Amino acid sequence: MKNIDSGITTLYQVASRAGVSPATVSRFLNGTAKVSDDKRRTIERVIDELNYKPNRLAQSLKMGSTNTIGVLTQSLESGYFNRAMVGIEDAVKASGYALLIMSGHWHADEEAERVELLIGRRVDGVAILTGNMSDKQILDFSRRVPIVAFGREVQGERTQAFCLDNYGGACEAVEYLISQGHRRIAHIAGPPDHRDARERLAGYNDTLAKHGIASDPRLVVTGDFSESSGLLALNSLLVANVRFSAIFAANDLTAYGARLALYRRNIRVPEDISLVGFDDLEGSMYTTPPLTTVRQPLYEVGTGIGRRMLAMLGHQQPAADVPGLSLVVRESVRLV
Amino acid sequence: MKNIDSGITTLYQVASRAGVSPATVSRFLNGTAKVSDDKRRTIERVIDELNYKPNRLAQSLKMGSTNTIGVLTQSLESGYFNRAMVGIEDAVKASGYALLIMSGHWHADEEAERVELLIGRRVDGVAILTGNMSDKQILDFSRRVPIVAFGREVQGERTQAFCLDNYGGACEAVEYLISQGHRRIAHIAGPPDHRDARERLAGYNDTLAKHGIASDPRLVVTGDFSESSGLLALNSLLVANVRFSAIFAANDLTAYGARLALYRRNIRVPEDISLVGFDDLEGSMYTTPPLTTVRQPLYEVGTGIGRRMLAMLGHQQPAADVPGLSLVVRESVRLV
DNA sequence: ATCAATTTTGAAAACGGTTTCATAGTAATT
DNA sequence: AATTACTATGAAACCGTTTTCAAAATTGAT
Repeated sequence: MKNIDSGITTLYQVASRAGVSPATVSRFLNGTAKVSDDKRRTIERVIDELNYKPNRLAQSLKMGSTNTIGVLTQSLESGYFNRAMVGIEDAVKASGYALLIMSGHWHADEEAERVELLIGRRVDGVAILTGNMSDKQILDFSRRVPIVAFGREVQGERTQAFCLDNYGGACEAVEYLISQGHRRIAHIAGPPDHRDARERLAGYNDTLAKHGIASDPRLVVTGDFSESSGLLALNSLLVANVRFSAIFAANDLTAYGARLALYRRNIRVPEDISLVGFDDLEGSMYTTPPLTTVRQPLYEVGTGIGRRMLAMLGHQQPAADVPGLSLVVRESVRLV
Repeated sequence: MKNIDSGITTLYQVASRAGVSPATVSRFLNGTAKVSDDKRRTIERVIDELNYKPNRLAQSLKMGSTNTIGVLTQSLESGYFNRAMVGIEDAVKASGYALLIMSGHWHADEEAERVELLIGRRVDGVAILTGNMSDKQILDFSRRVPIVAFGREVQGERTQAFCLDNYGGACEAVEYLISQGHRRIAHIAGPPDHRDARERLAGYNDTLAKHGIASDPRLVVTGDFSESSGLLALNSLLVANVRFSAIFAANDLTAYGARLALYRRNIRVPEDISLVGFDDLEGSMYTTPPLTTVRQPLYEVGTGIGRRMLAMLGHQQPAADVPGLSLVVRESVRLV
């Protein structure tokens, strides 16, 4: 005998109480076939009485799809990634997908392990937000599950990826600084093993060169994208006693740290030193002064990821174009 | 015929290739019974060859538990909630649980809908981070799934909840301000329908009263916990032309907004006006000046939630005590 | 050797749904 | 009225595991 009373109502219980077969109830629920009016009514009533809710697990097992998209982020706490996350969620919610989120903490092994877990839970697709896994690993995974990755360049049969133009964004930032009359521009770089960081550094260097400004190696000091590293970096810059009138920070967090270092020494922004960041985090509108920075359209990145994923999963989808980076001018840069 | 080739390897395939029954393979995998050495070896080999990974869905269906904890947060973007989230994750990860996160956006109906979805996906438990659902709704849900809630007071057979002492925290903040010589203290309150906001307001009022400071209704203006509302609130305070030397903001975000409003008018912090916040978000250490604020031990709240949940799910767990609120003194308050 | 006690193993049922396939019932056609 | 063409329904198989139950194999004791 199947499915006697077990606390939670099952389709069988509904069926037997309504005096029909499970098949009929299933058909009614999914609209896969017409069921006669009287039966339909009793079924509806019984479902209501018993407060029946289908077991998604059983459905998934049978149908071979969980209506879940796995997301590999790097940190649950990152305002950067989480903005993209809500984009993803908004994009896929209407299609009934839920997100299973795991974080890899920028560690290739951990990332692979998490993706393995996601696949073990039979997610229908995996969204990867940057990270340190190798392209090969991603391609390997993509034989088991469709993947869309952001901040990566890998392409494959079941792998889509796209990046934003970090190089161009950095160029734009430095261009702007130069247009405001700055010539001695420091750069607090991100971790050298980070693709985006390298591109931003390259943009910085090339733009200086383009304007015939000799690059001074003492002006670039490398951080790790964190506030504290920005603070440290700026301190070392300051004690080195090398002149500069502006700072281009590899990201907003670093800029915040730099800002504090300046505050500590009573150096005003932008009157004494100009500052531009990268990312345009939520908070950057409310720093003092509000931070001029390169905006990453993270929400749109998220919806872009979501839409590409839906398309891969066979849903009709409008094209998923993601806008580019753009400088948002606020008040942390001064015209010299 | 069952489970012929379908891309992903199943237990049956392993079994038949190893020349044993599925039962034996299962027993080997779970260690539920001894299997002879030679069979064990072939099974191991075949599993390796076929790169077999058990289907968690099937396991869950059979075992009646998904090893997943549903989390109802209010916003995927909130630094506040997400700090707790990593606490939860850290606490339950070792026991093999994953988190299924959904957000309710402070809307009771949406929250209920999300919890319904979580239950539909048969999560083993649901963690609720504050929100606007009624206690009754929570208790109703708890008949279907164990619940632990933060920022709520509901208790029940399968419902645990705990709060932090927002009232006490607010008292401490205002006490401190008074101890520094401030008498005219403004308060930017949170939304009146928000429990925490009300408690903080009460703490503010009572502490003033306790020190014989007449409360001036013009000094409290209500916001909604957002930066922009802090900015607005302070502007209205400023145009009202009422004197005050310090501001107690209902949360850090509001304080950031207030800070910017002051900056706009060239009012210095803390020289001209002192400012204290509530929450101690990540960023508060890097505002200018670094913000004096009431620290919420959100990470520990998260581990507390996680541990309580594990305990409810029958895991041996160390006691899950969560530390209280504490004032962290930084540089945004001046001794007058 | 024989028999009892113990291990190791496999067949089959179950978890809660969906779907194929066959059948009973109805409606349409001649 | 008899034959044909649909429609609505149910029985049973299946998704990929775990587990019960009983049989088979092994071990130990006599």
